Amino acid sequence: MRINIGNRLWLKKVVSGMWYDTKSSHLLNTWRRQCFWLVTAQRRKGSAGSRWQEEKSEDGVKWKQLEHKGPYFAPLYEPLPDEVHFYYDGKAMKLSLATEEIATFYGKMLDHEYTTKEVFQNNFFNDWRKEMTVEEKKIIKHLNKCDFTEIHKYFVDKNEARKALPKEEKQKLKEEAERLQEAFGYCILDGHREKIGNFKTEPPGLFRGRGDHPKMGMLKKRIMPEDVIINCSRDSKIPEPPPGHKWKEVRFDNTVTWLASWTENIQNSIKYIMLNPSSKLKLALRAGNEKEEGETADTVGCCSLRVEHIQLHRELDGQEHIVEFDFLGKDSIRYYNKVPVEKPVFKNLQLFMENKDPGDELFDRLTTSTLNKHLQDLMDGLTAKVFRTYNASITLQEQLKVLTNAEDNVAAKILSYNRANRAVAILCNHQRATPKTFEKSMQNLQTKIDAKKEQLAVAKQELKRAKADAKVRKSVKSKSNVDKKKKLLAKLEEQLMRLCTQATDKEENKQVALGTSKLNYLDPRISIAWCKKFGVPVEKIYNKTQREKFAWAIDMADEEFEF
DNA sequence: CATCCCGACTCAGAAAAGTGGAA
DNA sequence: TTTCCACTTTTCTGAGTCGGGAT
Repeated sequence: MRINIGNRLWLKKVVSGMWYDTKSSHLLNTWRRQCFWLVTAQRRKGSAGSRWQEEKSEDGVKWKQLEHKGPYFAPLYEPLPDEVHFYYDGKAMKLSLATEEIATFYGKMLDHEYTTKEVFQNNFFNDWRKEMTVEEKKIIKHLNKCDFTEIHKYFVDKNEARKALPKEEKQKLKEEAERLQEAFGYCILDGHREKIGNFKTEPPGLFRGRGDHPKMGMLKKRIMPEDVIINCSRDSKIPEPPPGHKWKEVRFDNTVTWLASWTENIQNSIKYIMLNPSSKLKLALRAGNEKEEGETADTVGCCSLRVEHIQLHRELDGQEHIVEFDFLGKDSIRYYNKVPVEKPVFKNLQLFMENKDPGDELFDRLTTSTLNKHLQDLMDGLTAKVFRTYNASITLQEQLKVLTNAEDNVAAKILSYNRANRAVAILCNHQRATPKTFEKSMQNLQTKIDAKKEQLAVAKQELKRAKADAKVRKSVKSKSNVDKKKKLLAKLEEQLMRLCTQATDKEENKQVALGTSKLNYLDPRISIAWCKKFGVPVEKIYNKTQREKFAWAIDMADEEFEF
């Protein structure tokens, strides 16, 4: 589990002094009050300005009509051509179809780091052997005697061949994909045609857990129609299973939003076919009713944090009461931070750590449900997650206020925006690996900057000369020449400035992922209001997908919007 | 009650696919 | 021009949250 509450301490570093005093608790409350969040935002057609309006959703009913074609199934396995061999112990060996298919899963991944990991290898080999014929099982006993290199090469070549295809062929493939999208990628929801987010079943393969996942390499089985539950409305055209097959079940549950589901064999969890986030159903943000404002100052910490994850320093680098966090959060992203805390917090932490082993839970009396229950006592609808969202949005707004300079040009304003966004990403610990091409592209940019500087120097010289010339000759032509040179100089300066801004942005963004917070945490109305206020085109900060998802906000937010 | 387990849904970075600008 | 490649966008599916019901 990830630290939510812990993050609030972190905040102090990003925006000093703004976190959790009475003022911000008031803000939080106000926010919840004013946010009559659009439950099922609906566009009223034909009305002036086409506004988004709230629609009551009684007792969890999500739709009245739902019609679709069911999932599109992954293509069947195509056997390897005869000249591609698998070798065991140096000898070519023809595998049964099922065994071969699984062998290709491994072969395809040969150049991936996964296949060097022991856990991955063992899990794969175990599961593979389960699918082998009796004869195969007798022969294939050790993974290190298996040679998948021809299989690997076959797929690498195939990939390259596909890339090298002539234009017309590629176009054909593209059209085919579009046909699929048309046929299976949409559904009818309450009379509207809506895009489906994932209309294909997940193809079989080897499970790729993140971090040190104990199940990495296990066989992810092929999903069959017999595994799939269909959900649609009773009176709709019920999707046809592929010929010769049956659905596991067809149900008509309008209290859920999924169109189809199946249980995946690795973790035994349920997978869903659901709508694209741009669809109206997904716009539903938490419906928030106001309540008393409360105090949560003492509830610091994440429920499953263990003693070994923190270190207490009475004093460190001239600061008092430092908590050093070091643990892996969601997606095995490391969270490392040194946070100054108030003395009572520090004392309590000491208390919680007394007489415990490193592996013991730090907050052994705390679970997510008791924490959330407690939070709900303080304010209706308040959960740890709400903190995260609230934190992110209020930080963005605050940072935008601090960083934006109305006199700046658009490029500089965007840098300010990105910096504010960055503060949020850091707050939420949205990290990324430094891109592989980072150094190189940084260098490229630097080269460009240097070139531009040179051009600028030349332009300055020329302007000087032109001025001198104009002084002597005083002709109309020489005067217009001066103007021309001036314009050029200004243009170059502008360009240089933009490049430098870009470089700064890039450098600062080296290890920070902005997308997640932008898409999932930040109230888009803040960004849109900012754009309107400072004359920055919305497209500069939101790409197409994002604009689709936030269509409702673009429609309603004005520059006065305050979170 | 508390605790566990599961269903539904959001969030997340990697990888694939697409794009546009420089060589 | 066309090709190439770096960068952007989309897709994919694993990893969380949270509430509710069974134990």
